[in-house]
Amino acid sequence: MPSPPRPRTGATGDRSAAAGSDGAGSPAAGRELRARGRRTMGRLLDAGVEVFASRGYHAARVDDIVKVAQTSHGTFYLYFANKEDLFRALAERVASEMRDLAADLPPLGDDAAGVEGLRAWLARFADLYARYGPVIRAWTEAEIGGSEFRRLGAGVLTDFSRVFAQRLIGAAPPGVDPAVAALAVVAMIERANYYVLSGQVRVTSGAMVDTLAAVTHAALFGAAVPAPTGMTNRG
Amino acid sequence: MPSPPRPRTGATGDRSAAAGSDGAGSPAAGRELRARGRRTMGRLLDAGVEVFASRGYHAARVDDIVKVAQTSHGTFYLYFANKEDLFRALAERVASEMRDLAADLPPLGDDAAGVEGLRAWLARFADLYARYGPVIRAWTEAEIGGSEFRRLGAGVLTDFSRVFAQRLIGAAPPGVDPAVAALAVVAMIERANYYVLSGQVRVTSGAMVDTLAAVTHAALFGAAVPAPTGMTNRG
Amino acid sequence: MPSPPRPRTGATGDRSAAAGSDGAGSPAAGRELRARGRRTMGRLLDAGVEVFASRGYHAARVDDIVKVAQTSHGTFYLYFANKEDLFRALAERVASEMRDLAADLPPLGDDAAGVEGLRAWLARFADLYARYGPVIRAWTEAEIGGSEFRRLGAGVLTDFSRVFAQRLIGAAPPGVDPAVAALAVVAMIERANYYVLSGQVRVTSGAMVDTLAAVTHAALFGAAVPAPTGMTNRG
Amino acid sequence: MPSPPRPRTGATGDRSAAAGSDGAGSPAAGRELRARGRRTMGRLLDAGVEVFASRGYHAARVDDIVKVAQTSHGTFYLYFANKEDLFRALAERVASEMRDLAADLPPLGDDAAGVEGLRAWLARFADLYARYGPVIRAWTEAEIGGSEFRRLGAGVLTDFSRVFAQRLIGAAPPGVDPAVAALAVVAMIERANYYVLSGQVRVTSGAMVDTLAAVTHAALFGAAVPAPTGMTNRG
DNA sequence: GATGAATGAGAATTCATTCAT
DNA sequence: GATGAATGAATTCTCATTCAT
Repeated sequence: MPSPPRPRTGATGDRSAAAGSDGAGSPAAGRELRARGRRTMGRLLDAGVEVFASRGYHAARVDDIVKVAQTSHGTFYLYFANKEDLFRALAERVASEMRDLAADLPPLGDDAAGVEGLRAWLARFADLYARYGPVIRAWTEAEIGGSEFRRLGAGVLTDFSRVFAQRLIGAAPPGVDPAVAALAVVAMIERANYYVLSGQVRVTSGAMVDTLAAVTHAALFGAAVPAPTGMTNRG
Repeated sequence: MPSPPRPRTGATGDRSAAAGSDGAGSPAAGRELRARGRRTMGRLLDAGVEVFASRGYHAARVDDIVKVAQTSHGTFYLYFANKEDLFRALAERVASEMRDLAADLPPLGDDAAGVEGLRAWLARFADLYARYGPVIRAWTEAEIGGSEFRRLGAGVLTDFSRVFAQRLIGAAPPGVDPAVAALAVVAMIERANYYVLSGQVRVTSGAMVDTLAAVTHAALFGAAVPAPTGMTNRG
Repeated sequence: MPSPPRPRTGATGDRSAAAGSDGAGSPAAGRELRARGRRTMGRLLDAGVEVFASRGYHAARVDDIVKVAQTSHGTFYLYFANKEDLFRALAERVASEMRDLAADLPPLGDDAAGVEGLRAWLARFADLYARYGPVIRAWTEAEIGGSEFRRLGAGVLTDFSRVFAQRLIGAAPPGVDPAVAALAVVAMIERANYYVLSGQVRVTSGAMVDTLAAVTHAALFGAAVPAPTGMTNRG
Repeated sequence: MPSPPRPRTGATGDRSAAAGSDGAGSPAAGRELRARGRRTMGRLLDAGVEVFASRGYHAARVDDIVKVAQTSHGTFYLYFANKEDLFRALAERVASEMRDLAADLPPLGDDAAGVEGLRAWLARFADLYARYGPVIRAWTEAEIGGSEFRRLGAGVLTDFSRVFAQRLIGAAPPGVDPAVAALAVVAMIERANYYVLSGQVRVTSGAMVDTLAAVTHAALFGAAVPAPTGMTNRG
């Protein structure tokens, strides 16, 4: 009878499944959840993603979340201490998946296989971003002021930077700090996905993934490798 | 190279000009402002930058702004219809300066002069970002939902992308759309500056500028050019 | 003949029916109200009548209404979008009752029965006015500017005028438009009741009813009929 | 060098002249006004009539009045202590003219000359109402609560009622109190003019005057007298 | 487990009135 | 005499959170 405190399900892949599993709300943390309770909590988490997406973190009202989740106001507080608590549950899940993804960055050799591996990895990143983008964006908002989310976000950022920095060691030209260059690459990947997702630019996710692979590779090895035939614009 | 004058001063310096011409708030739009009025309005705009910086757009209360500007609640509404109106005034000013900067992107030849020109330009970008970063960050927040700021932001983004795309034509490897690659580069530049400014990473602005120049150049011309001696880490 | 039940009771009596069907306030419009909710809403409506009576529409603060209804500020907005919304609910109820009353105007033959029928009807009008006078008075205030209430008020006025005009056809002397004469009669009835209710004049409601019956009859048939013995001054 | 305290110009007839003369605002009461000052004050009074007309008493802001009068906020308080003070000045002027008019009510014999005299008098009433209607309407609003205007209004009402009651003595049928009947007649005259002026009904002022004359005469003498040829619908 | 109702602190906004020039 | 600017008390309205059923 495991009472799961802060599960960290890991890279689940499927949202509905992930959300369905209990993402740890404070009030619910101690309690054991039956099937019905888990479903309600899942609905609330999913609703959170949706509402944070459309209104942003601060503008999101508990009322909105509750309406989307088709449940009552009171029920919300049965599972989460407040809006921040729900956000934390989401953020931790995202952070966890992000770190898992970071750990999976392939070797990135200076050959076609390397490019392809990078591209595949970027595609996974794009998927993750598409799924949790709203949370990630809200992150930036929530970060302001409060330090808890800031730390969590900085941790994820550091993880990504570190793995890229490792690939850059030796490859980066003299005078360029691999750590800083890695940071720049991560910045590019994150923000480019944001541009695509926010609909501010008219580019498909596939085209952006291909381009990010090419540019990142160029940044790493000093020479752009053309995308293999048939890979362009799958998005 | 002088380190960028910090927000307050910078904003104040521009303001008298800006407020006199474009960025006036709605209620003040119709009226002629005397010296005293212009000063008050300027204080409010500066206070806006400061408060948006520390609390973000949504969390910022008119009361905070008023306190920082050392004026009364009622006075605020003498110059701006509401918080959004003040933000609009700021955003328009930033957008305008951003576009001016975009128009100034140098030719970027594949030589030391090209890299140096790019680096100088990126330094200017970093300065601008340091001055108006809060507004730019808040932009992302304010964008959610409302379409007005979204359009303004998209316009600036498009301007930047366009100038970079022009430099990429011919240089970009086959299979990479210059427009998309330019977008990726802009994403990198913007977000990297954000990382630095938000204090999430321990990197100086100078180091980041140098790195961005190197990486961007590599992305453009397929080969990383080492940073000239003595240029690293000025920030 | 029983003296008219006084405002609070009357309004309360009607309310449960009214609130359940037509006059619901906007925010509550979509929701199903349980017993408790209906009671609270009723208290707010009654409080509205009372406060509009003592302070008039514009001077009435939501705070006053809430205090009288013995509920909280937030609760008010659970049931009504704002003061106007509550007023609308009341105005619609009044308009509806007014129109019902208009439809009930008896034939008014040129005999004692006719006068008596008219007097009874005027007594009902006076009762209605006593109960909802505050709302009716506020109506005039609220009318200014906004067209919604104006239309509602004009509709009621038209209804009353029409029924009186019908009674006047044939009876009105040549050269007098029955429609206009009817309007004059309605004006008299309305305003006279207002004078009585507002306490500006020292006349009982009963005396005014008798007089209005006599004068109206004279206007209709060209000859005043004396009030039957014992009918005068029941006020 | 007469410093005119509370002039009471009497039945001036022409608004611009009336408003131009100093209607006595508290702060200005003690001071002597030069030509310029009198003009400014006049503009403020006229603006008051206009604004009270369009927004009603309570909703009228000093700001509106000042804008219409094309003067500044500060100037207003040079002439009037506050909005109420300006309203008092207007109300007193209206009350004064009203009482003058009441005193002029002709004998009203039961013949053609009587009807014609009544009609002429009603036409004057209509003119007065057209000119000061806004003030009279606002009166009702302002009356609520405060007793000062109430008393003033009641006084005017009493004056009108008294003169009509005098004409009714002897004419009124047994069982009808002349004082009450007079009140009813006054109510009719006042409210009918309001209906016409507020635009709630599509009747010309002239038609209403004719009708009021006929109905009032019928109420007085128990028989409707046809309107003389050619008199109908002058408005 | 769930929910409708209630609450009240907090934020936005308005506007009469005062003041310095 | 006139005016632009400033002020802050008064009000409206929102929304996170608690409670009784």
